[in-house]
Amino acid sequence: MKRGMTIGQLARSSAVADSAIRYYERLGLLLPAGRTTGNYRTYGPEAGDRLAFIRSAQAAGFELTDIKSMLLFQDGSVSPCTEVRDLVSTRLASVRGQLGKLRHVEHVLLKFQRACSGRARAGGCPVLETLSPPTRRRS
Amino acid sequence: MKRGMTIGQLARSSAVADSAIRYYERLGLLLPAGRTTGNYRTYGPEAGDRLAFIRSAQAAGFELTDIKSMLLFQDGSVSPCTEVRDLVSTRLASVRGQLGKLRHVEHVLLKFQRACSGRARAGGCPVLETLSPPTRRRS
DNA sequence: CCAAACCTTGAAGTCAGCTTGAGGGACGTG
DNA sequence: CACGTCCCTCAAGCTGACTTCAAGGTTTGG
Repeated sequence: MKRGMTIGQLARSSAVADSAIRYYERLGLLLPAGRTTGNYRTYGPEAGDRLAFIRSAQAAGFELTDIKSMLLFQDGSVSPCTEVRDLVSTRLASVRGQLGKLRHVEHVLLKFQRACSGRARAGGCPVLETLSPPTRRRS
Repeated sequence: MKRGMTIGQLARSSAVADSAIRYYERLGLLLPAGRTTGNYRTYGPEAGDRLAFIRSAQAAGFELTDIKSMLLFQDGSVSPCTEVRDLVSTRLASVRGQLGKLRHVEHVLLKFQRACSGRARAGGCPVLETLSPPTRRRS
């Protein structure tokens, strides 16, 4: 007993595509799975946990390389908090950079929406006008 | 007179790589440039405006395909405000989706940072623990 | 016993927005 | 004329996270 899941069962139970699971294994995020006599991968329930970890970490904005490092730390049962802390602050900085840009973008788009709404406009589209650089004075 | 710029001059004056300019031309965002007898592209100042438009629109979160549409509208001197408005709201929705995700990510990372800071921890790294799913009870 | 459903591998394709490379003309200066 | 710098085209490569494909082998239900 304790036969373990096939990759398809794991895929369904964890909502991670089987192709993605094999991909993670290739990348080294998952340890090589056990095999049946027919060369099928078998997984115990901890495999689901690992996938959950990966998905959480992705949801936290980490890239797979970062996640791999974290999993290695975890596996090694050493806890190099310093390294993880570095990963966290690097990621936080990058996320904040993106947030800043996106917030700006949101404002710009809102302006467009306001400019564009209301009565049908006589002249050109205000959005296009806003995006165009100020008209050069022909010298 | 009015010789026009080479692609290198345009690249420098607009801070857009020459390879990117050629790429935009291939994609149809820039009309085919004029050519010298030696087959060099020549650009008038309006080319810089167009590049500025592209960069602004990119900064507003639009993809090159959207930008191409807008430029076509502009070129056609028709102003299909409706279409542009659709582009704007689609883009706004997508930007807001990304913003929501990123804000969540920021919070998560901040929690990590707080959990990780302070005194050296005895046990495992709190970040790794947070990312791990709750320990399964072995049944 | 056979077909359907599942699994295996490795290689290649996808998306966006470019960049880089190879192999070659064109232009300006000494 | 030679040299260096600029330009040309076309094709391929890059990043990240996967998916898809081809060509099989395995397992399960009837």
